[in-house]
Amino acid sequence: MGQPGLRERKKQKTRLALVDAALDLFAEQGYEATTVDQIAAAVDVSPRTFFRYFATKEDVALSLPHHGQEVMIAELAARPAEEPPFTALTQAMRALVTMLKEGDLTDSARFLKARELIENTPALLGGSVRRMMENEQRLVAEIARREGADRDDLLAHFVVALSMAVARVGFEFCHAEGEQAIDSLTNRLEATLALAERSLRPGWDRPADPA
Amino acid sequence: MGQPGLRERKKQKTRLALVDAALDLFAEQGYEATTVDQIAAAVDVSPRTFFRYFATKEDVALSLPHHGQEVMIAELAARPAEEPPFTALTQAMRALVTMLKEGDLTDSARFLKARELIENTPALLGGSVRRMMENEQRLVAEIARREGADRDDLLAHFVVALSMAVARVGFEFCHAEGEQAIDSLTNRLEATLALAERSLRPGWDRPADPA
DNA sequence: TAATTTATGACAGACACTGACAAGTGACAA
DNA sequence: TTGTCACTTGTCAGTGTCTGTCATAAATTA
Repeated sequence: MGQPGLRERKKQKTRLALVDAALDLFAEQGYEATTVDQIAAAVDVSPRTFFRYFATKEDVALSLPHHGQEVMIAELAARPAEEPPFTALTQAMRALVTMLKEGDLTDSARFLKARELIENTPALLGGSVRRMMENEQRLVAEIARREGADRDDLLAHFVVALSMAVARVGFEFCHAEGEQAIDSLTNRLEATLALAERSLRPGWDRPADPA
Repeated sequence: MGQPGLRERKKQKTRLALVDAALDLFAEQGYEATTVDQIAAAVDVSPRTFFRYFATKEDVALSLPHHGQEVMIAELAARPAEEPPFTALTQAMRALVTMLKEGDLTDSARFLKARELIENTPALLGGSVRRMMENEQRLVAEIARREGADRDDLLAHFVVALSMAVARVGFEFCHAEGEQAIDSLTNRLEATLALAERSLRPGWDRPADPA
């Protein structure tokens, strides 16, 4: 339970170094303009090794937000079963920003840096949303399970798709630096959640009562 | 105002031939497994020429749905100004399927073929969604203009994001052949729209009355 | 028919990504 | 400590996407 071993530590170090170098280079010269050769050179590693850590150049840019989504899925699974679907999903979103707030400041800075980059790079935005949609399938499955519904239940699809829409708008980049950036993100997310709450009928995320 | 000229006609013909050949090959061997060399060879054209018609291999697969989105944007601009935003957006969606229903049967068949392909190919799904998001910016701008709001108005973003969520669920591929496919698509879209209507509070897509 | 656009093909090259093999490095037991 | 084993890395060769460039052929216009 102590150290993960030298080999493992080295790997984590290289991985993080690659992410940092990539994010820096992307910010400097843009995503498309930087080659993986450059990233590898910055970390003093062969290009081949880069692809042993990340399947694609896109992956290194999306790695942090992708981790965020994993957190959200785990969080959803931990929500109490009686909680309505939409509530459970929004609570999972909140858990993500809470984690950012409580975690290391450099970690959250990296996360926000990646988010800004993604938003300003069409190619990355596409990849990012594609991953969201892959996760969407998992979320739908989880919601359907919780509600005892079918995997292709229209309501489950709708609830999740709507939640993802909220997440997309709520996590859009806010121009602010340092700690304020996270507060700014929190504010925007809460404002969006409030807007959603105000727009939706109570109980909309559960099957209509045929009374 | 008569013929568009021989040169232009030839170009349209080549373009359509490329789309058809590509869609066929993709369906046969999968998207990634087919090379642009193969597509070019099938139309008896140099690979370089392929890239004069389509910027990327992805583009040839996305070309039809992309055209559909252009139609939707044009349709939105034509909606009456007093119509609430969400209504205008959903009407624009309906206009798209109406166009498919009334148009040439081979055209709609091609469209549905492309949609099925995209849904079953993660890489294409990513590209497809990226384009949707680019269009989303245009839709937000149009909605904001109609409502006399700011381009970064939260409500405008929310309305459009939510509409796109509905569109995504509503346009998901339905397994049916020939004319039934379009009816099946219509049914699913209408069911999703009804679900949305049922879930949202009346007047949600306009600023709250501070009464 | 001659002059001017415009589409195309042929070629070379950059870059993302992959498979295969050899060499270096940490893990672990004798 | 040493030797073996597993794992990580670098090198090299190759495929496929996509781009710039230039010469040729075809269509348009005069």
